Amino acid sequence: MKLNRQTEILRIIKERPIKTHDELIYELEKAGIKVTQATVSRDIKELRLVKVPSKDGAIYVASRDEDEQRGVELKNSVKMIRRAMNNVVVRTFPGMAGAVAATVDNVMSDQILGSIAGDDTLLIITSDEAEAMQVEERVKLLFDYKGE
Amino acid sequence: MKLNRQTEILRIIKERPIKTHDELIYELEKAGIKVTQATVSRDIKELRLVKVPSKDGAIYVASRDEDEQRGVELKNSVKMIRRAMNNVVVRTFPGMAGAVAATVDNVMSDQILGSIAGDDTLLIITSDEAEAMQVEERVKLLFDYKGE
DNA sequence: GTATACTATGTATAAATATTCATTTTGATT
DNA sequence: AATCAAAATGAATATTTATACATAGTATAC
Repeated sequence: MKLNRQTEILRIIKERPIKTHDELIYELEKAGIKVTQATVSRDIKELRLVKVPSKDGAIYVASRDEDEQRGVELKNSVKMIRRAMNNVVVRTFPGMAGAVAATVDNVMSDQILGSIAGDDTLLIITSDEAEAMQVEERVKLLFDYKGE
Repeated sequence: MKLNRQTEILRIIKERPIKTHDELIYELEKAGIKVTQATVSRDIKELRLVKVPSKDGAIYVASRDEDEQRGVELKNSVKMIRRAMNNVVVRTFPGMAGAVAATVDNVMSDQILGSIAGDDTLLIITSDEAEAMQVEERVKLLFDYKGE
């Protein structure tokens, strides 16, 4: 499944320096996902990953895409992310829930039914448990969540 | 000579969407600079340009430095920037004031006494009017503010 | 159910980019 | 100026990435 794979790709490039599609294919395979270079190429395009050059080799990183960037900027606002049934609950530092909610709505509109933000708590509602798990994963990645 | 050429490359990619080395070679030639693809490849590496993919084609852009990057990324969150006495007021789209405040705090901590963010409004307090004017300018630049 | 469209994927290949190696240019030192 | 070292560059090539085309899967409408 595409979404799983792309989520995995985001995780991988965060974990270790990936220089080529082939390296990514190899890492995906270790995670039990087997695809060809063509598919990885398409995934990279869709995820808008960029290859940042440096003295020794270039590596793929998530593009400082507006929305992604917002997430990274807000990472210090997020305290905790948890899931229950089809819900994902995000606890933030006081006053930041609204900004986090705006970002989540924007980035994951396709996967969520809606979200409600208070002052320091954000509730995200998805269609089912599977979806919620995915969203939880994405939110964690987006906000660079280290907990658990 | 290398410096001229690389400066020209930065100018070119800012002016128009460059998708390939060959396109860049062509533009450089129009500017009276003749080089091969190998050299352009090396220049791109040294300048740390990145190729950002999208639905139709990928283009080269300068990977900007961290702080600038932050501001530019949040530019779409900022609606209005104004000043009164020693205060600068920034109006944002709903929920984004906190994120903008975090960036301003981070980048201009030396010039501001403090900032208070609501949901869509950010108040920046400086020591005096002169300082506020400076900060207003910096904020406008940082968030690529086009108004007024 | 079947037909129709749309999406995802693999294979093969084209296109684009990076690098090796040889050569030239540039700069510093004497 | 002559010499040496380092940097820059081009030509050829290797490597990497993107895509055209064919096929399979998935959903939707009838």
